[in-house]
Amino acid sequence: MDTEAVRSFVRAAELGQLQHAADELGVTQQAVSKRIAALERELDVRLFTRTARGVELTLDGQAFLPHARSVVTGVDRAVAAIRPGSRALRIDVLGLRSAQAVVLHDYWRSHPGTDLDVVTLRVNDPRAVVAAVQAGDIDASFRSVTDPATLPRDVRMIHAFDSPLELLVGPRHPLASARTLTPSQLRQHRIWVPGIAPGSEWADFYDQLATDFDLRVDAAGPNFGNEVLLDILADSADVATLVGSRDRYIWPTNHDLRRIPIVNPTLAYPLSLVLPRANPHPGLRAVIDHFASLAPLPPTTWRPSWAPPRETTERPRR
Amino acid sequence: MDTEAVRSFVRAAELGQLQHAADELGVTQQAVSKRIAALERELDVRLFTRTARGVELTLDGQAFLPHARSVVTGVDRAVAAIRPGSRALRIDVLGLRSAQAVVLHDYWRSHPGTDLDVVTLRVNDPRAVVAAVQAGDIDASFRSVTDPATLPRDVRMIHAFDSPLELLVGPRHPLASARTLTPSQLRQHRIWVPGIAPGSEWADFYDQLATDFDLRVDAAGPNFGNEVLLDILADSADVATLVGSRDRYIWPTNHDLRRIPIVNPTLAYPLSLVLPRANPHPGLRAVIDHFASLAPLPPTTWRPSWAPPRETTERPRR
DNA sequence: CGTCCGCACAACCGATGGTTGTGACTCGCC
DNA sequence: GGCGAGTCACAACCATCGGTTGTGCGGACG
Repeated sequence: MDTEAVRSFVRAAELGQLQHAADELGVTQQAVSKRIAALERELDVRLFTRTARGVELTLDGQAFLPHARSVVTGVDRAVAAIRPGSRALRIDVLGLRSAQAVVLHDYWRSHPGTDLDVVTLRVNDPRAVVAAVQAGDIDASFRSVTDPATLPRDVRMIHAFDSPLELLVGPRHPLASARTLTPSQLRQHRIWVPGIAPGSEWADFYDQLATDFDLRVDAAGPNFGNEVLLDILADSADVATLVGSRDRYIWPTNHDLRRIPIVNPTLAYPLSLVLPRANPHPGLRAVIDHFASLAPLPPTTWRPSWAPPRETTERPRR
Repeated sequence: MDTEAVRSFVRAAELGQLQHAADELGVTQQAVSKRIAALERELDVRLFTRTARGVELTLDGQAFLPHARSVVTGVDRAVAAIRPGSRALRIDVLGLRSAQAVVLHDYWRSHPGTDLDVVTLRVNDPRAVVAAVQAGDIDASFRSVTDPATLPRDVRMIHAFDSPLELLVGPRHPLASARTLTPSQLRQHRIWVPGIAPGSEWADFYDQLATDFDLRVDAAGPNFGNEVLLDILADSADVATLVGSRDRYIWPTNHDLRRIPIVNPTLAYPLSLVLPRANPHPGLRAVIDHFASLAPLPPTTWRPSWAPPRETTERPRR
């Protein structure tokens, strides 16, 4: 099916005349006629009844029209998503089920019509991420750069929002039935967070966490994928892991796992946003504002030493 | 843009190999390669990075993919909407802003994924509507047939739901500030309902209404369109009209018009559904069930004499 | 280092989709 | 009633497209 034919159909249906649609689309009336005829042949129905002063939708045509519109707008959105120059807002996240992506999805649902694309850079090197922001391949990234001194002058990093941690355990774990937990209650339990690259910001985060609260955080070992991790958690009576409260790596139905909030103090992983200093994408402003509207964490919340300062000045005072 | 190319892109992205996508789509690997290349040429971006063991999405490809999926599903839905034989549920309504269409829209929103098409037969003769139902052009129609004896044996008419009436007035009308009204309060006021064909069920409805409550209902005169009616109402200090509470012929912003519910008794127009007696469309059952779930009207509600009996037996007893 | 595997290019060819020119038809007006 | 002005459809023509088969290139892997 040719999307130009669909577009012609939509315009012809709206204008009631092939001629007018043809003028608008910059082709001859005959071309539109053939496009419609081709559509009708492909679909094996008549879409229009031809009259002496134009065309009128048949019942099939009426049924087809809204779907045709959705196809046309879908195509337009698709093109807008990648058109160099003025394209949709494109933000890099670590994974499509991460808290970052979940919050972006929330934003998108509360702002219908926003052309927002969430992508995942297939690189681990923070410098490559910065380069992608610099080059304009992406408009912003949630990857953190631990040493702000390494940032080029034309790229900046700001605090996005804090992601509070929860303990994720299987039903046989001794803490499985707790409603909330304090960090000190985790002391004697093994916490396994696989797939953390040594030297990364996450490794440092868990290092500080283990030191400050005297925890046994085992961040070594390869990551065999979430499925394997979840399987192990579900069966184990002594292994637990930490996840962001907004992460959606698991479904409620899987494995009978429990999420237990951690409080007094809340433990938060500070998520940052890397974006170009000059001419950021115009849609980015609203996304950052959306972060500010998320439920704030308690003032006692623990954060790692390198947590960027949160912006308190720009909060709207309604 | 060729939708088959888009489909190929989606499958190739999902499978990671052009070869597999080609096998699935029943074409050669080269054809898929050319389709993708054509897409890339048309969009002027690279969608895939070619590797030795397949293809991998570029950032642009990642951004494009969800939109491409939506185009493909849109095309599939469009085709399903009109495929002869097993096509989407198609229901005829009087107007796309009528209570009928509004309720169908509600149903559709609460049942995502339903292939439901709302169309408007361009005829006034009820016999033509019945013929369309008989022929299978539409699966059901909200048009009423006043004399059930004229219905062919293989078509039946059932009660759909009752549409309670509201008074629609401009700001200068003496009743404009009432929160609710009883029919007796309307007695001295002129009620104008233009565009009612003599002899139609609507004419009879307003006749009975005027008789039973001693009202001045002026159903004569041509209908110059809703815009004209609304303009007149907005300016007039003595003309009002009646609308269904679910009708959406007006926006809240237009003209500063007020909708005033009528109670003690509530006045209801009974909407019926004409459908084939044998083998109705399978999706119709759920729609009819949805009608039953609408908020019921008070038992004192007034209805015209020909109101079909409401089904009370089939209500689920949960 | 050779083999395998996957994608791209070339050559070919029928189908497609655009154009211009023309015909059939309806409506409205003289 | 006939004629003009409007519509859409059909015919002829032609460039391009989109499919095929055959082949080449290059990375991954044993």
